[in-house]
Amino acid sequence: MTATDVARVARVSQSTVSLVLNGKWRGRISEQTARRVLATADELAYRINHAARSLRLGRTGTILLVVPTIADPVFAAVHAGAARLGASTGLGVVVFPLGAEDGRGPFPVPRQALDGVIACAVAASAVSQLRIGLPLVVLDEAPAVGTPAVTMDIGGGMAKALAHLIALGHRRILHVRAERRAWTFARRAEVFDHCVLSHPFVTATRLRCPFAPADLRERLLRVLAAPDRPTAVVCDDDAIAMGVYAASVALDLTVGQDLSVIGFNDLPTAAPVSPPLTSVRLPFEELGSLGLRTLIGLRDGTVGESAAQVAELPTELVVRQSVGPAPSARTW
Amino acid sequence: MTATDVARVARVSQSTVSLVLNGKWRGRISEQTARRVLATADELAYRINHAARSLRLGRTGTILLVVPTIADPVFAAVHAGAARLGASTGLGVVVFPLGAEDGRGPFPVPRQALDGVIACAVAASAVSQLRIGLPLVVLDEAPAVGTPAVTMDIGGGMAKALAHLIALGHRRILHVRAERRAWTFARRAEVFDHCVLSHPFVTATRLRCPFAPADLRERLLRVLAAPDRPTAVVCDDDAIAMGVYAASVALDLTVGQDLSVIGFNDLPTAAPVSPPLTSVRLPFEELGSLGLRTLIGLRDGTVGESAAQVAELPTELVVRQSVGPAPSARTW
DNA sequence: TTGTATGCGTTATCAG
DNA sequence: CTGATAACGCATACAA
Repeated sequence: MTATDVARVARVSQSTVSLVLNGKWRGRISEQTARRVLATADELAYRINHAARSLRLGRTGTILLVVPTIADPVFAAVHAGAARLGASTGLGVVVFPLGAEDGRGPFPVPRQALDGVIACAVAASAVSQLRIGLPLVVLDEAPAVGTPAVTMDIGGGMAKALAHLIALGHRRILHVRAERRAWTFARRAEVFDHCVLSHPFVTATRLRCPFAPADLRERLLRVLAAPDRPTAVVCDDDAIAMGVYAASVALDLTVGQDLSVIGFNDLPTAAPVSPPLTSVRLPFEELGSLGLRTLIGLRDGTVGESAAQVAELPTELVVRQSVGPAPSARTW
Repeated sequence: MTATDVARVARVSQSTVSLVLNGKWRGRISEQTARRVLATADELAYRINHAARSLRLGRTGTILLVVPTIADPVFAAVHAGAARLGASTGLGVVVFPLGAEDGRGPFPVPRQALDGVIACAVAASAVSQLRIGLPLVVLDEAPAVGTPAVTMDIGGGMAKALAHLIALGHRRILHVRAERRAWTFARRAEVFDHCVLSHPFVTATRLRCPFAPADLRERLLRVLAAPDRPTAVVCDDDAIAMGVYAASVALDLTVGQDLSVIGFNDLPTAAPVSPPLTSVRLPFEELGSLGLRTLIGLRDGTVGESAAQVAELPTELVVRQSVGPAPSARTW
């Protein structure tokens, strides 16, 4: 069971076992001895004791990724990015969902055997509960002083989306906002409002909707059936955009002609739809990997905690066929 | 930093510090000393070393829940159930998404500092990679010999759904199957086929669809527009049922009258729709908590591993307004 | 009421 | 090439 047991059975010292099992025996242990040790370990079904190893090494090789919820492809992408980088560094990335979407606590966050914590889209109030003496990086949140953070250029994405619509002649624009309280959505709203203000000829409509957009339908139908209905919609999330697609079908509006639709996220896992959705691509995988990279820098002292680095990843408007010129001439 | 440091500063022994910090000092340490220790620990910002504690105690207090993906409310519910029970037992439940939905490996599953592993909806081939000398419980999968498992009565649920439809006069029934390769979906298909065979007067149609049902639309429209179209649909998942709702709108079919729809899962997080969806309720939270309970029993030796206990949770058909009597008289 | 001593299983240093 | 030996930080039995 333990390395000592293996040593006794293989008739070597325990340090020899350690050397062999860690692959550090070349030139120090004879091939024959090494083989005997390996065989014995296998025979006894030896499993390393990670607690002992961590105690000795001073690190555990595990990072905790804290997210609001697990039922969202966004966080799957963030984890994938972090896990990919972690795999090449010998770090495992494990996920803990807070379960409460806007992050009021307290939460039974596991504190065990961690090398660091990455908090993604976790409200500042909950982040404070994650300060448990471990390196901490915050993703996709309003950067707080003293904590390294990685964000995405949400504002720039929204600005590009609106500029695209306005350039195509759209003057009545609807913003369907996620009801979830999070920095990323607040930022979309803020920049939408700001952009609209600087274009006085644009009429803006705002609609709040629960994240699963089924209930949205009625309200959407009402807004889109009006005579001076919006000719374009910006949605906080691609899933919401799917709700708009559904409403368009019901109203017999052709997306891309009668109604232009832009989403947010553009995750590759999104189902292909017709017409293909124009969307602001948010680099969630990079967010995850850069987050982990920052955390590693923090641990190794490459990045000073006091420096409170804040990185911002660029976003991009991916233009597809769900947006077309405004049907303004006919409507006005 | 360490308990020894605290002891030195507080001018007590390290064992006193340990006693006080673990709340085991009543009647052994004077109140005054205890207060001094607490104050010193606070002052020095003492953080326990979990690796050392785990080594000493022989357990870590962390359970790993392995799931195919994190982008699914189903696994959020399973985690919630396990985490709730864990919280009352001092166990933290942490999630690792395999990232490949049908579980081909190998995966960088973190092996560190774990007391046990729960594999939920993980293919048998991948489960074998999780046998790392730790207690293991399998959820929502075909039970393998020698491994305790908890499943849900998927077959019974499907049978009840079909019986309900048949009793209401439906004779042409469509089963929209998830394209994901998993035991739970295979079981639905198996029982659907079996039930249909035992009712020769029922005509069955089968449709496979990707999990995000957008692409499903065309195929659904074709099937539901035919003159001898199905009058009822059973969907492998409530999300798929939403796709059927959308198609119904496009075809001007009223759900619950022209077309009856039954889903699977009935998660409380699902958005309210109109008409409310009849669905086979799958008890995911209980699955998670019973899974953890089984794991704890395994660890404490209450449950023998050789016993290979298999528990099956009951399922229930929740009848709502999306199902009505077959419009057969008019259609035939 | 408090302190001393021990060992958990590992890695790493150093002497043979 | 191999084996003693010393930490790592903690919890606890036992001595004082």
